[in-house]
Order: sequence, then structure tokens, then C-alpha cells
Amino acid sequence: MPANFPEMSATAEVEAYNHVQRALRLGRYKPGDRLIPEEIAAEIGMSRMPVREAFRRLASDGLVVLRPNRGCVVAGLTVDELFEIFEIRSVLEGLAVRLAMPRIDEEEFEELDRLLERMERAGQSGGGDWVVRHQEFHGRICALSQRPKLIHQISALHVVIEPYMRIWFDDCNKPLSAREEHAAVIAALRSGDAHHAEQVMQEHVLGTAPLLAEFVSPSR
Amino acid sequence: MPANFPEMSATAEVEAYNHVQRALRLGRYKPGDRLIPEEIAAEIGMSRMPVREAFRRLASDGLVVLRPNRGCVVAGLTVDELFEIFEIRSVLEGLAVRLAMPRIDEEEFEELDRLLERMERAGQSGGGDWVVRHQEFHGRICALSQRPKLIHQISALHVVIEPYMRIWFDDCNKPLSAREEHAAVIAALRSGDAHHAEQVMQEHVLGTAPLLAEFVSPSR
DNA sequence: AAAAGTATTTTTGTATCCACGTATCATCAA
DNA sequence: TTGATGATACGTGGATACAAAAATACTTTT
Repeated sequence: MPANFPEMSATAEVEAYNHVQRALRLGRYKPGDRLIPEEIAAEIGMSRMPVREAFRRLASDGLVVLRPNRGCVVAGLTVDELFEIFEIRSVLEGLAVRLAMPRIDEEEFEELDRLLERMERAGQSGGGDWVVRHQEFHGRICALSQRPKLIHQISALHVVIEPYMRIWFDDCNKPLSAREEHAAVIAALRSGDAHHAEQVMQEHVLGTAPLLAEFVSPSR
Repeated sequence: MPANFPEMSATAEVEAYNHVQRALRLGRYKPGDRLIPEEIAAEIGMSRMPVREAFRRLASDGLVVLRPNRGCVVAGLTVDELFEIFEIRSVLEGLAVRLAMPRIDEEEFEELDRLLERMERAGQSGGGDWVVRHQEFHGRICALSQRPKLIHQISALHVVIEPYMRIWFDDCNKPLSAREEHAAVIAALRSGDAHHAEQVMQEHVLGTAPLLAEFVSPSR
């Protein structure tokens, strides 16, 4: 008999949550689309109850909107909301960098360089997933902060903006300044000045918003 | 026939969510307590299903922990987690103050003074709810930032720490430096220096954590 | 043909039901 | 006495059933 992996047999609710979240991140559903529990339940072979429960969490994450008696629709971000999320990310990720600073050793710097390199490669050969690589870089720094709740909040925001990042990358197809700015973050971390590194990260995050917004609501 | 107020007849899930959240904020349930859907459902006259759904959102808020096949228990914060939340609050509320600055007029300053006064009165005559007044002060400044998502995140954190704030206030019974620090925040806002005001708020929030922690895990 | 009303279908919200997992506690062996 | 074993009660996860609300299609009327 094969070994029993308890994480394999997650509850149906978890399965439904992951399934829908993944589809939303990949942009398979578009803002305004109506999600019908029955359909999704059928897709993954369960009843609609666990799907309904998953919807509650997705709504709490801000990924969908639930209105009484009229179901679940995919949430869309206005340009203002997009800016707001980047504003929040800027201070949270700034904090993460500040906290990460004293925990970074030379080995870790090499890992960050590697991640930077991987992102660049993914950006050039459109095949690799640039958006995921980009997130991995940010995620690695957050992880270094050693703050579970902070990490969780930041990654929740990354999920919300992921579909927009994908549209952005698909359209403009060049990570533009991302490589330089990430390199600047690493440099700031190497400098040992925590306050400065926080500042650089804040500016990197905030600086991305207007570029991204241009693709969400073109030429305003 | 009376007018129909649609917000009065919310769904059962909303009712369950509010009911349990309120109980948690007031400290009626203690960390580690097991919440049995059947019991709660009976209390407010509904079946288990809406309660189960409410649990998902409460778990997403970090108020309870849901583990497969072993139900719902009230989440407790370790001292580390408490500090982490105050760290996050410090940058979020710092951001809120920075954004609020350009939107405050003289009338608003008077309102803040009034809220400060009300908090002080509630602190002296133990009757009024000091914790709520304290939150109202912070909430007002957040509201001035005009950032719905920021406001939402901050208030979610306030809910999580509310039970600990209550224990703190009940035990030490003096808001201590709160009045002075809030006054300092107002003063910083009046100064017109956004960066300085952000700094003052960050320090106020961070400074509260160690005092509070002392009551959560006494004399460590 | 447009508007209004009505019937029909779909979907949501909630309750109930059942199978399985977990905890509790008594029993028994060492 | 202690530790394993098994029976029992309880709770959880999920499916199904049913009522109420919305959305949709279909008349009817003008």
C-alpha cells in the first residue's frame, strides 16, 4: 500500500479554493464574470457546498464579490484601487526589506542574484513565466523578514494584482526597468543601510503602479 | 406596513459572522476554545451551514483556526505575533496619516480633539468603552486617508487585537501615555510635515506593543 | 412593435441527512 | 499502575433536498 500523504487528500473546500484562485490568477476568468457554484463544482467533481465556502474566502481576499441572492462575480480593480494596492504594498514590502536586512548573508545575496537572473531570462524568452519569477524575487525578500503574517498579507496582494501583471507583461513584453530596480534593491541591501533599502523598495513598488495602470486603463 | 430595510434582513451567514466576531472582540470566547457550529447555530436560530461559511471568513481574518476534521478553535496570539501585528499596523497607519494630512481642515482637527477628549473621559470613568474610543480615534484618521482597502486592512487588524486591548485596559486601567501620544499625532498633523506625522504615528503604534505584551505574557 | 405583466427556468440560501474521522472512556493485559 | 485496545458518542465534511429569490422567456395588451 502506498504511503499516506495527508496533504494530498485536502478537503474539497481547499481544492475548490485552489482551483478558482489559480484560474483567477491566470486570468482565465475576467472581471465581471459570474461564477456559478454548480458549474465549478461539476468541473472538479464535488457538490456546490464546498465551492460556496471557498467563495467566502476568495471574497475575503478581494478576488471575488459576493452579493446576497445574486451570486459571485470576479472582482475587477479600478485604476484607483490598483494604485491603492501598490501604495499598501510599498509600505509592507518596505517594512519587509528593512526587517530582512540584518538576516541576509553572502549566500543569500547570491540566491537573490540568481533569482534576478532567472527573471531576466524568463523575460527574454517569453516562454518562462516572468510574472512568477518576478513574484519569486519579491517573495524571497519577504521570506527573509521572518514575519509570517507580513509575508501572508504581501502575498495575498500579489495574488490580487497577478492577472494585471500578466496583461501588462503580455502587452508591453519587456520587463523594462524591473531588472535595474531589483538590482538597485539588492545593492541597497548590500549597503547595510536599512532605512535606505526600505526607501528603494518603496520607490520600486510605487514606481511600477503608473506603468501598469497605463495598460489597465490606457492613456488617461 | 413598515418600510422595507434590506440591510435589516441580511443573510444568515452575515448574521453568524457578526455574532461570532462580536463575541470574539469582546473576549467572550477565549483562545483555544472550540466553536461548535451546532451550538452557535442554535444560539441565533439557524442551521449549521451558514455558521460554517462564517467560519471560513473568520479564519481568513485570522480570528479562528480551522483544521480539517477537527473543527474551529479561537485563535490566540503569541507575543511574537502580537508584535508582528503592531509592526504591520505601524507602517499601514503611518501611511494612512501621511495620506490624511492634505485632507484635514480646521473642522476636522476639532473633531479629532473631540475624539481625544471622549477617549480620555471613557478612560477615567471606567464605564465608557475606552477601547472603542481609542479605535475611533485611529479609525477617524484612517478614514481621512480616503483609501478603502487601507482602511479595511487596518480595521481588520484592530479587530484581531481588540480582545488583548481589553485585557490590557482592564488590568492596568490607565490609558497611560495614549492621550499624550494621540495629542502628539494631532500636533504632528497640524505641523504640516507629512513625513514627520508618519514617523510619529509609527512610533505611537510600535510603542504600544511592548506595554500590551507585558499583559499578554506577564514579566518575561 | 413596444410595454407591461405573467409564467417558467435558473440559481441562490438554508436545512437536513449520511458517512467518516476523531476523541473519550472503559476494558483488559502486562 | 500503566499502557494498549476497542467500543461508543460526538462532530465534521460533504451531498442532497427544498423553498425563496432572480433572471429569463413568453404572452398579452395597447
